[in-house]
Amino acid sequence: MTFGAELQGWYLQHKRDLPWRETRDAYKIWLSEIILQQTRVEQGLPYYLRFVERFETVVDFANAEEDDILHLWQGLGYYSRGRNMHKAARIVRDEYNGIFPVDYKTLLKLPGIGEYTAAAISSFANNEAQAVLDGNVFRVLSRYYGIDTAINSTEGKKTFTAIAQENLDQDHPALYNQAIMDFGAIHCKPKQPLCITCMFNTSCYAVLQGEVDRLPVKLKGKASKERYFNYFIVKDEAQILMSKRGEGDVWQNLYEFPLIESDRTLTIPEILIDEQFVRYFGDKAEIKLLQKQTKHILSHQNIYATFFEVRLKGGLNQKKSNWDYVFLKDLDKLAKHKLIFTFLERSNF
DNA sequence: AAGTCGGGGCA
DNA sequence: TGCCCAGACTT
Repeated sequence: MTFGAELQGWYLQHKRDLPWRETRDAYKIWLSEIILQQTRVEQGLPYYLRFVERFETVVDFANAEEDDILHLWQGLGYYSRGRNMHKAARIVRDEYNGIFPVDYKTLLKLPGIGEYTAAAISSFANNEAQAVLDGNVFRVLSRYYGIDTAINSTEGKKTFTAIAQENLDQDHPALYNQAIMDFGAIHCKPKQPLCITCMFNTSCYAVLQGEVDRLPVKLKGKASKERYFNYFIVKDEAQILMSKRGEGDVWQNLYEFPLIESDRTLTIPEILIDEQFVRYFGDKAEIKLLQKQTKHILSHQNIYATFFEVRLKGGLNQKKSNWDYVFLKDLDKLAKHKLIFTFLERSNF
């Protein structure tokens, strides 16, 4: 049996039942694929169900506001996916007559759709012969063929793309793609892969050479940065001051409290004479610690966040353009990042 | 070619 | 802790 035939045989016996496998609607497949980028199936599944429930078609999706999309996306991370989906949906609505494209080349032009996602949608929705190459496929091919070129290097991507495409079952692209990904996720796992019961354990290079734990090879990235966020809760009657984050940093377009970033932990006396603090709140404001410093870990930065309540003496000294007073009862409607909504859950707002 | 963008699960 | 997850985009 060929490599692809073995995989498909395994898949028919072991495949997971997932809702986006029940449809050939390119819109729903697109939803699932974007949600699942760098995201485990168990984590993305509830989001997928909420999105298809809320937006039945890509035109419904396009007619929503970006804030609505980000609000539904809240907590899933990598929020540019949500922003790009909104742009892509409007392109499909306005330039493709609301018909979601299914061919690889057209899909690749849409924002948020790269080579993997274009291959996934075009094969699943239209059986186009494009091989997917995601983390699972990298791992399976790397181990089976014993390729130790780094999977996150330019050369590695080129090499693995070629091998993936050579192995694709041209007659059953959708089935083959699903099979190799599920095999990587369930059987040829990163840690403790099931080599003992694997149908490839007499042909897999990594098993034969005892290199399963060494493959695939990946280049290490840069070390994480340390950042210190001082958040300020400013209430006025039934309202609270909120700020929308801008471009060029994490959590773009999400809401949070007014923030002063520092390069180290600040004490309350230090904050009270901080230049930015005085500019925002004046030199007579008082502050009280609401939540002591907590560590929030992102892929490439560690954020140490502290929350303070501010008592203004006579209104805001300076109001930034991205600041707005929001009624507490409307706070749920804003799209917020994890640091903020966890704080809100813990406190009594 | 390297850096940036989240959040969670697991050993 | 470090690594990984149905990657894409920017610099």
